[in-house]
Formats: sequence, C-alpha cells, structure tokens
Amino acid sequence: MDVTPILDGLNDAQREAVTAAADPTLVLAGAGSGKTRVLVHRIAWLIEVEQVSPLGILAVTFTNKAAAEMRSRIEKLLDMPVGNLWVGTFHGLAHRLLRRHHHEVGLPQGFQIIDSDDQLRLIKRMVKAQDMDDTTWVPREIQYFINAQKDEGRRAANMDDRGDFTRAQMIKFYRDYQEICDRSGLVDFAELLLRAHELWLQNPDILGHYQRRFQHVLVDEFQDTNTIQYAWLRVLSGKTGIPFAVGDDDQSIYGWRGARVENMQRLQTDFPGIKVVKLEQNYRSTANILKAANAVIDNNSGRLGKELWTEGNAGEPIRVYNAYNERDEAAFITGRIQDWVAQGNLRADVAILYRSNAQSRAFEEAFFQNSMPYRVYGGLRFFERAEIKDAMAYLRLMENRDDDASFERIVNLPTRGIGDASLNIVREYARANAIPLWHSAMAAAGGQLSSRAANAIQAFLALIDTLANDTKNLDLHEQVSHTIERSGLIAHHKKEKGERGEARIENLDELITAAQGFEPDDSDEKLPELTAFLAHAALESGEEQADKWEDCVQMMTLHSAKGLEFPLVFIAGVEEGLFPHKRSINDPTGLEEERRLCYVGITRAMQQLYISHAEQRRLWGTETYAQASRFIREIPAELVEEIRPKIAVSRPAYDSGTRPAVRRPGAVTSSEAPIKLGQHVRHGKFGEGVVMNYEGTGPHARVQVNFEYEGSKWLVMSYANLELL
DNA sequence: AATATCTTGCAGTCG
DNA sequence: GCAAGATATT
Repeated sequence: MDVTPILDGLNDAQREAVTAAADPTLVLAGAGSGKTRVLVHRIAWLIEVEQVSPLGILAVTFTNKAAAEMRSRIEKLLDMPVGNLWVGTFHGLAHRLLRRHHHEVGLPQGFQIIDSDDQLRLIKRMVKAQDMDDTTWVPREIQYFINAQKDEGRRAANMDDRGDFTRAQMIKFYRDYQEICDRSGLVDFAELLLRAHELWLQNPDILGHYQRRFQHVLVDEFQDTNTIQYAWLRVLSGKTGIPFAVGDDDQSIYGWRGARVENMQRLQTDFPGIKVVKLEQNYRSTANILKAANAVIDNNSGRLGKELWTEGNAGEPIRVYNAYNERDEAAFITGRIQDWVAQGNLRADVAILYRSNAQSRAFEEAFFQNSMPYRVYGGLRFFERAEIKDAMAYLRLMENRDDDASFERIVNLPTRGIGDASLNIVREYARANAIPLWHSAMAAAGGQLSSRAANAIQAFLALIDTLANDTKNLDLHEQVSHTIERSGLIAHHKKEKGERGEARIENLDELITAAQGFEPDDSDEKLPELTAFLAHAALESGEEQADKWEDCVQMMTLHSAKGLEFPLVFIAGVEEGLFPHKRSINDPTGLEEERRLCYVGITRAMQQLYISHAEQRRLWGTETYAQASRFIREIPAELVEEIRPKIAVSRPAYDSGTRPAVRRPGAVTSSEAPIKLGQHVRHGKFGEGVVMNYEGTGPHARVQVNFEYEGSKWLVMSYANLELL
C-alpha cells in the first residue's frame, strides 16, 4: 500500500491526526491550519489504509458548500467516486433518515420541509386564529422560543412553566404550533434534527443498525454543534463508534442559533482519554494578518488556547480606511479592486465581507456603475423569492394536500373569489375539528359558506386535483412548467404593471430550468423526483448558481465566509453598532461572539487585508453616524496603515454626487444649526461620542449623542458642555 | 371581493 | 427605502 499521496505534504500535527488510531479524536484546528485537509485525508486514510468501507463512514458538515467540497476532494484524492460514503449537513442527513423511516417517527410519506419564513407565517396565523394580541405575543419571539426549545431537545409536553404565566403561554404556543405542523405534515429545520434524534431513542433496532454501520463519524466545525446535534452524534456513536471531531472554539459564531462551544469540552468528558491534536501552523495568511487576528481574539476570555503562527513573511500592513459614507467606502474599494485587476490579478480572488446582508447594496451600485462583475452570496436566495415560493406551494399541495402553509399561500393567488371572510370560516372549521384546511374546505366548512364562495373554493380544490392528476406521469420539469402555466401564476404576473411582473416571470422560467437540471443525489434513493426537488429547494435554497466560472468579485456576510479564503479581503462597515452589532454590544457573551466573527473575517485574508468604516451611513432610509469599531483599535498600531480621504471629514472624497451635506427633513439650515451631524464630541461624564441628531436651535437645542460606552443620549446644548473634537 | 392607498415594521447572522 | 399588512375605496 502506497500511502504517499495521503501523507505527502502534511505537517507533523496534521499527520498525527490523519493517522490516529481508531480511537476518539478531537482536532483543535486554528483558522487556515488545514482543517478540511485533515478531514479529507483522514477519510482517505480510513478507506485506503485501514480498509474501512466507505459505507462505514459518516461525515457531517454544516453547509452544503462544505459537504460538496469535502466529497469532491476525497474523490480527487482517492481518484474514485465514493457515492456510498455519507457526507452531508446535519439537516440533510436528518432529512434522509426521516424519509427512510418516516413511519417510525410518525411522519406522513409526503411530509414537507418549511423554512423560517413559512414557520413565521404559520405562527402569525396561529396567534391571529386564537385572537391573541400580536404585540403582546410577538410572532417572532414565539418562533425564537420554539426553535430554542427544539435546539435544546425539549418538547412542550416535557416543559415546566415554573409558575410563570408568560412561559406557560409560550409553551402552549409551542404545543399548538406543533399540532398544526403534525396535522399538516410539515417539518421545520429544528424539527428535522429533533425527530432524527427521537428516531434513535424510540427505535433501538434502527439505532443499532446505524451504530453497527457507522464505525467512524467525522464532524467538521464541531464548535457549531447545538445540544440536539451533539446528542444525536453521541447516541449514534454509542459505545463503539469512533468520533473524529474537528473544530475551533475561536470560530464559534452560531451561538444565536443554539450552538454550544462547550460541546468541545463535553466531548472530552464523554470520551475520557480522547486524543487531542492541535493544529496551530497557519498556511494561509501573512504574519501581519495573523498577528492582527491573534491580538483581536486575545481580548476574549475562556478560550481553549491556541496561537496561530506561520513560517511566511510579514507581508503588507493592514490598511484601515476611514470613509465619509457608505458610497465613499464602496468607491474606495472599487478603486482598489480596479488596481488589483490592473496588476493582472483575478477578481474572483477578492472578497468583500460585511456584517449584514443589507450592506451589499452600496457595493452592488458602485460595481454596476463601474462595470465590475460581482457575485453576492446569501441574501435573498432563489427559492426564497415570493413568486418561486408561490409556485412551489402549488407543487407542495399537489404532493401533500394537508400542507396548510401552502394552502394559505395560494388559495387565493391568483385571486379567484375566495376572500378573507370565507377563508375565516374554513379556518375556524379546521381548527374546531383539528383537521387540515384542505379537508375543511372539502367539507365546504360545514355548509356555512355562501354558494358563491363554496363554488370558488370547490374550483380551487378541483384545480389542485386536476393538476396533480394531469402531471403525475410527466417529467419533473414538465410537471413544474405545467403547474406554473395552469395555476394562472403566469397570467397573474403578466397583468402586473412595470417590469416587476416580467422579472417574476423570468424567475418562474428559471424555476423550470432548475427543475430540468435537477439531479437527485444518490442519497435521495427511490424518492419521487418531485419530492426530492421540493426537499432540495427547502434545504439548499439555491445557493449554487451557474455563473461561478465568471471572474467576479465575491461578496458575502462574515458568517458565510467561514471556511473560505481569499488573497485580497475587504471587511467593510467596521463600526460600533454595526460590527459589533448593536444588539450584541451590551452583552459580554454576544460581544465575544462578535469578536470571534471579526477573527473569522481577518483570517480569511491570505495576502492583503483592508478594513473600512464610514462616518455616516444610510440605514433604513435615514442617515446614521457611528465611530470606528473597537475591533480596529484592538489591532496593534504597528500593523496598521491608515488611509484617510484627502480632504477632512464631512467632505466626501469619493462621493461624486453634488448633493449638499445631508440634513434631516425639516431641520434647521446649517447656518443656525447648533452642531454638525457626525461631529465628534466629548462630554465630562459620558466620554466621547458622535452627534446623531438634533432638535431646535439656540440654547434650548437638544442633540442626540451616541456615546462610545454609554450608548445614545439626548442632551440640551446649554447644559451639556460638549467639547468639540 | 378586488383593487388602491396608507401605515407599519423591518435588516443580524443560517440550514 | 421597501415590502407586507391594514385600511379605504370602488
């Protein structure tokens, strides 16, 4: 056996991990230390050297992208396809198990997956149906509550209200919501994981089968596992399964969706004597970039402790740009990318990272004006577009008549004379009898409907039945195109004025194309094509787009950048309130997670790193002001080269527009203004801050100042004694 | 019941 | 500044 290709080019620590004995192993892998490489080579090692069948290996990741990459790298290394190797995301694998064993966990064969948007709609509907006040019982909070419970593996029936009225009501919502889902054959994301766990607990035979089968369970990004995922893995591993976990506590950035970094320590408790390997040598970034990353993350407490190092050279300094506003920021970055391209580099090697999706817009505008090709990851994904979800709702209802979420969505779209009054009767009847809307509608809601309304509803039911019947023997893409056409959706959008309708029709055409190109992966064994397609849409939401070969600038959130690397990286909008985000700023745990996110961002850069922040930014249609993020100050000054606009603050350096300094509507003119928006000030007690807003003139004028540590406050000018900086 | 117009809440990050 | 939901109008 020639093991050279598997071990070649690995450093000592990597080699130790790859060739570890068949015992539990935890790899603490710093950013850029070859984490994926170790996983890929470990699997190759198991197959080639240890002669483990690919069938006996399970590899779990968090994103579809990571799963696809892992599979392709394994196949490349082994030079053979390994279709029977299970590689996938937690959600994807859970889905696969539930399809196989739907009966054992009490799900109908045609169960459908709902995304968080569908989930929220269902909850809104539920709150309304119960005549509850949605300002007291905020649907979003209920949704958060339900998901948090599921992430922790709790069912409503097992929960204690602790004598707390609010909590008792939340638990009731959880129970009611679950009843609706069960009745409708709907499964949300958290439910996939929870049911997969219950599958183990309630079916020892099935569990035994998978325990015997998966001798080796490899997990990527272990720091992101939540309680239920950990439990699922733990049970699967049983007494004999061998976990091989790779993770980095410094890159734990999913606490908000239930991830538990503690799982890394817990693994060491649950598997005493687990072998721990640390990977600290970085192969990705220059020394300056690493020093910056180390310095920033050093401000966090309770780390497992790792320090990245490199044999490489210092490289260029980290460049910090202080922009006037977001347009100036975008213009500056565009200029730097143009220089980069002029030097013969690829646009695809450039990434712009930001905290929130909405920030992409300023860049899209600047790039569009400068004919700079770009690609935005995330944001509104294809399968999340309203018109696509409408079309999918038809298909879902054809598959599963009990799907209340889809029923609600399309029962009167396009309009067919079924108004809210009639629908409320149908809803109430369904609720009273605990049946899906479809059946309630069939019963014509107990004869309470006017004959006109009953006819309209009858016509809708008949339409779905006819569609299902007429298309059942067609190819998937014909099914889709048939449905889109006959449902009246195309005609509906044709009537829309403006270009909007056209764009929607184009998207619907695109959906047909997507169906045409859809290939169920081997895992979707025996599933009807439509079922597989619907699940694919829910789980992958259309991330992989076709034009990935075009050389374009990559734009994405810091979260979705994890696991990727780029020679040139821009981190934009690094301002207090935006990054760290204002919702985390006053919470030490949240702030540390933001800092880890910053660490993730910095360590994406291979050669050059730019960090930018803007004085002024348009958010929600109004101007806001902020100061540079604390994270910038945490980078040692000797690593930083500051770039300032040529002209002083408040004058756009790159802003080509001629619009006057922005003032809020109705505000006093600048001559009588007490103070300039964006002005940096110092207050005797509150420290330094930035002027956000003001009211009135003269000594009675009030100004709103956003203080660095004290947050935002309104002050009366004549008393505040502000020092202008 | 359908359409036009106004109001409100939103955009924090993901599968 | 935009889209979904609420309210007014036809």
